[in-house]
Amino acid sequence: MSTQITPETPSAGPSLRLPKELLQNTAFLVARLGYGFKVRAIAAVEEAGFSLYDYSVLALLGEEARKAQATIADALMLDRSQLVGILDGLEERGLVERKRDPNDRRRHLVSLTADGRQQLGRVRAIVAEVQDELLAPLDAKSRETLHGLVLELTRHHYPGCVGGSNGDA
Amino acid sequence: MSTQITPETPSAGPSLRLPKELLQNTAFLVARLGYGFKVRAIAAVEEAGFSLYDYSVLALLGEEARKAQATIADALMLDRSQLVGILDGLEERGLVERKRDPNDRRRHLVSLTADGRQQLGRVRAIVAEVQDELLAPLDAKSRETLHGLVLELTRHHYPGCVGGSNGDA
DNA sequence: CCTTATCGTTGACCGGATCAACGGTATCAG
DNA sequence: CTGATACCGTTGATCCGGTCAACGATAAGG
Repeated sequence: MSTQITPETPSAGPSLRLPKELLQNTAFLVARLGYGFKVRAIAAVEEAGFSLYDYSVLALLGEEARKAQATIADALMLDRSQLVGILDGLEERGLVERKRDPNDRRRHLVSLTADGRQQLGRVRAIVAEVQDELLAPLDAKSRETLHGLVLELTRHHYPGCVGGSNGDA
Repeated sequence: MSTQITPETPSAGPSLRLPKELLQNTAFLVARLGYGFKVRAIAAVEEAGFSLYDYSVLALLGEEARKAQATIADALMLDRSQLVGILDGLEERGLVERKRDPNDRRRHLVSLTADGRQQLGRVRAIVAEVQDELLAPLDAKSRETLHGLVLELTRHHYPGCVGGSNGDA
């Protein structure tokens, strides 16, 4: 409703030309595509009643069962105070559980509930669909190439985020 | 006493694993890389006294001499009210000129000054350098491949933004 | 002439991100 | 054991940028 930035606005005038200077800039194109994807993903996921933060938290917990909030916040580059609200929402809906760590009673160990895991599946599917939409004009081979290149860049700029071994799809 | 407070330096790698689910998502990686690039570009450009908006406006005017503000705002996907402040800043520094359109006295025709064109060169170099930094781990061949793929995606999702011919570097 | 629409501009509004401060807890020195 | 210090999650205040509504000036059309 509020976001009219959607690129699917009908038959936009061809006078929207950007400077060639920017279109020749790979990084700019990457940023723009990434932003467009984010906008679409937000819209799609929100339609199912979630935020992208919700999704990333669920996805993180989907792999490593119990994590302290500080760990989650760090991994997702969130402020700890932000995470509180996100977890509150998820907990109220019964998708995650907060339990005090018996070893360190300051910590809250967060984990997925059964329902949470199921919902994760739903959101996962939505996000996958949006991704597919983004990559629509590319065939399987090209997609693999793109993923490889992008992964290499990620490895270089965010070492440690991606395991040294494969990240292949 | 020990200052072990760990700020998340965007350049230095936080060794915090993200969900594989996200790392396998090409679109997510693209978004993340794009965001990282944006952050770096903002920092680098700001150091020279500009914002990314400044740069994009200058770049746009660098190609098509005189444009009305509404046209600029549309091309850059900005709110017209936002553009006002940006142009105010540029005009105060003598980098752009606002002149009333004699054909339609509601419009302001914006154009680069000589100084503005020169400054554009400076900022251009800075942005190019940041881009090079982003693409550092890729050789020339891979960069070309990446650019081609990304350009294809852009063509598909933002038709009209890029001219029909090949925008190869 | 009067009405309606567009342009650039201003100012108010809103949401999200950032930061400081708090109670509760762990750790360590003495 | 006691006290000092640091960390955890939480709350609330603050700040900032983008969005939106309203305005004067101008244009176009009946």
